Amino acid sequence: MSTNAKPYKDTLNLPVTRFDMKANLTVREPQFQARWREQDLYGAIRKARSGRPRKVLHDGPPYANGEIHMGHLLNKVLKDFVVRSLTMRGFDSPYVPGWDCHGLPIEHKVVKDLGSKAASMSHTEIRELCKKEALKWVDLQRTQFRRLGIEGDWENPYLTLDPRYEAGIVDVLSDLLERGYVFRQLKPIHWCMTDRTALAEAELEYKESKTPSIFVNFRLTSTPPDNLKTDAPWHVMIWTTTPWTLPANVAIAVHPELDYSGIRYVDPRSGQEHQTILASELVGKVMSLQSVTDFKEIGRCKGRDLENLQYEHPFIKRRSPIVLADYVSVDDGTGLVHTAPGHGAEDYQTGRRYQLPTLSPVDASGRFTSEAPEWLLGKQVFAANPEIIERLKTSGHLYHELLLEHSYPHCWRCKKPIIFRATEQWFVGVDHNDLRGQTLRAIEEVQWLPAWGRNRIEAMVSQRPDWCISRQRSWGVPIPALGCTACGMQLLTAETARHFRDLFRKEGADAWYTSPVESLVPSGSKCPKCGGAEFQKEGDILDVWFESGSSHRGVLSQGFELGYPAFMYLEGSDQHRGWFQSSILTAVGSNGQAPFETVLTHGFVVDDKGEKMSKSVGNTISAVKATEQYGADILRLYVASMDYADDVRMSERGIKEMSEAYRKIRNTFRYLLGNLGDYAEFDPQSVDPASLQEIDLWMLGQLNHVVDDVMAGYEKFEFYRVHQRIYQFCSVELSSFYLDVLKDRLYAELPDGPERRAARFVLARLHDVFTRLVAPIMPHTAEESWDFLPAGPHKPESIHLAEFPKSDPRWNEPERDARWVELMDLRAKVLAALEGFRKAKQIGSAQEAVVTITTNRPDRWTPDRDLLNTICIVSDVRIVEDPQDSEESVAVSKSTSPKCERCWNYRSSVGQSAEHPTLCDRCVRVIEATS
RNA sequence: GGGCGCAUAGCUCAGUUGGCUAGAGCGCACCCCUGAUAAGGGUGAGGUCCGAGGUUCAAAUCCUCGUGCGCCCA
Repeated sequence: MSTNAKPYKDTLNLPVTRFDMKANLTVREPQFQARWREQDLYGAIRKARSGRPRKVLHDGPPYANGEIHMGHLLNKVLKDFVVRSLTMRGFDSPYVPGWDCHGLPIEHKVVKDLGSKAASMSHTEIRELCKKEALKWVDLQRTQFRRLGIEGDWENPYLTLDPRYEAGIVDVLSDLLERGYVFRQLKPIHWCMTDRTALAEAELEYKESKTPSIFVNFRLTSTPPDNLKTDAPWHVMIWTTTPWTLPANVAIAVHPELDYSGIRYVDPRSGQEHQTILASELVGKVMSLQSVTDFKEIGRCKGRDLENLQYEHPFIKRRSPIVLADYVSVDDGTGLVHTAPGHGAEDYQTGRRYQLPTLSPVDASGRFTSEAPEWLLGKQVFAANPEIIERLKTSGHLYHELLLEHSYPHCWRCKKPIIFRATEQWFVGVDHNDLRGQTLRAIEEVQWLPAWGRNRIEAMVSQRPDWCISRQRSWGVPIPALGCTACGMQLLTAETARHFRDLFRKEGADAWYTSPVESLVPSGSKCPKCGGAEFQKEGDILDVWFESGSSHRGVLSQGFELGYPAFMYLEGSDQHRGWFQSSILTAVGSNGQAPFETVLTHGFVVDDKGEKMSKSVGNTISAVKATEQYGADILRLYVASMDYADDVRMSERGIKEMSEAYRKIRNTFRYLLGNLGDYAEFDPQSVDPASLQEIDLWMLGQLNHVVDDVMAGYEKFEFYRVHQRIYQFCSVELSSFYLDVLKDRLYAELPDGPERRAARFVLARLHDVFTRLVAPIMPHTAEESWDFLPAGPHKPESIHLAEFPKSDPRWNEPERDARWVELMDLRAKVLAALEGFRKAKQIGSAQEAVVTITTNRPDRWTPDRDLLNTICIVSDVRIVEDPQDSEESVAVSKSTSPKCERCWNYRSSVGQSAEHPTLCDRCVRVIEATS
């Protein structure tokens, strides 16, 4: 307990820095963000990269509704990693965020809030409210995205409700019209007879409802398969819960792989014999409905054997075919499905495949039109059910009837049951001019990451039906079609569409609703069919997928002029069906080329068990709250830590673990800065590289490997590799090895002596390199660290204007690295031996120990004796030769030398100085040089 | 029900073209230090490579069939 112990401590160079250990991200991050805004960092980056090769990540517009959630966070953070890393690689990589502002959810919300008032309001008034609603969410989401540190042109985003963008949409439509892809065709849609309006899927409420359920025999007019040949006529038995759709029957569907039986049975009511065909599995069940006991199977066939057989409609003079469909099941009914393409979605698909007519003899109020048999004319469809059933009974076609309770869609507004009714819709024809084939070829040219994305979208494009692009709603871009008041013909051509494109660009799409029709019609317009010159505005709007799918026009090639095609689209894997597909279809259709070079997809955010997050399950994590609580850099690091190609697991625990990782990285920065004294009075440029010690050179060599690996990770967009490499290097090579070993030199040597200057040279390089490498992932922390670098001509104002480091070939030395692998192996043995000695309570710190290495190759180790001493942080290392030992063995003993009061090493030189009797010779030398 | 994916320590990830006893970091346990201190260091324990078959001298890796989970359809 000498009294001068304290003063010696004061002679050490202990770390000092203003870089806090406590991150305090929730306070600091908004400060950095405010600063970046103030200095217009985004604009500065654009300026700094202008003229460089351009790589544009084109933002897929999120829907402007609700707070951002973890899915948004994942997507936007990944995009930010891409954009920032491209920028730091030297590319000009502008990022213009966008929002999808039109569509049903917003319109639905507005109309719901209005309640009964909605009915009396005009399109324009409702659209105005929708716009307000959308912009409200755009503002909120923008704030939330910016809080995550996403860099981009937030002051000037693209909005699908922007007149310029709307014009872009109509421009794409014009091109498609010009090339003949757009046509009109009947398609069944959900229809409310009471409100006389179309309904979207989201506007349906499913309720239990009682409907008649009937089994009907249709007479075959074709010859049945060979094993069913008999003299008597054959029937096929169908089942339906919507008798009123029978007038529109144009086919009967069977499953190709199912077994069907030809049955001869005696109807107990009439005593008559019948022959009919139904699914083999259902024969018993169906026969028991009428308590038929006298029946016999004549023969069997597969569904596919029945294809194209003709049958006769029970009450209309019409023959129709049997067709194949995969959705046919034996869950109920007869295994033969009455098919009316005008009255059902599946029926419609089947109808398209077989080119069947789409009949829909029902008007807007649900009454049969003159296309139906005369006895049904003017009757409301549900009211007509009993009459149709009676008719079938009388004619002998009806096998059985019962009432069935099942789930049936109802109108969300009037609560009445809805119907499927075919109406004229606008389509983009996928097979016109081989758009499908063209698109598939364009898909080949695109790089899909991960590679299976190609299979996925190829399968979807090769199977998709024609694209119905019209919607009967208010909140969207109107399809600028004019209806001839004389003949009903719709006028919509490339020329008229371009007229409206220009109008929308000037006045916005609202012009369609606000201007009287006379001022809208291009002068000289004539109906191509009847020559009429009087028109009315049609009311349909475009599918929102068409809108967002046109962003390559409104954002890339026009509007923002980012360049076409984009370098990358990056969205969740659900967008193979959604935006990727709508984008490539509209692009190939309008200009023959894919709008993207690379498509990167990520998985979905799931909980810690790998199950999807849902509010009802209660396993969600709020992205907004998590950011408020932990800070953006921690969540960003979390995103970086996982392979996004698969689903991404997120949990509260995971975020906490990531906070630990963050602190490790942060502390590494802090320690580097601490020993650099925040660069006060130290300029790494002034250090002579010849003064570097071996371990310093080795460290710089290791750092080169890190730079190379991290850059490879960024170039392949594999950010988890970036994270793993940086984090593990911080923990292993740096914190637990190099920085630990360096302590003696940093603390005890002369403040500005060559030993310490050499070490600080390496620390400065580490600081500079690491700050740059982590900048795309932790932009706030990187900026905070960057601020400590002294200003100079080569230091940009912000790390985000800087470029990535390059590995420095001066420090590469493969033979040295190989030798170091051996050294580190031996060190591991020493540490294990020390731990044994420590557990035996012989020593505390390693400095108390002397290590004896017994080896049969002293020539190998003797020259590295001092180095081993240093890297093991012991007091002494002795090398002893033993030719018998094939492997090095390590023995540990307690040092017999006294402890230096200043540097805590155990040295025989302690006590040699009369003036400083408690110090080792090195510390005496340092003290004397500084006093 | 169909299409496309994924599955290796508690967590996040490595594991060329099949080839020693399946690795790393974190976490955990125990220990040390108290001059990075709401820090730092050390040692150690953790695996039915989702399951079952198959191919092969040899399978985490290739094939088949399952199971679980996700996305997209129906």
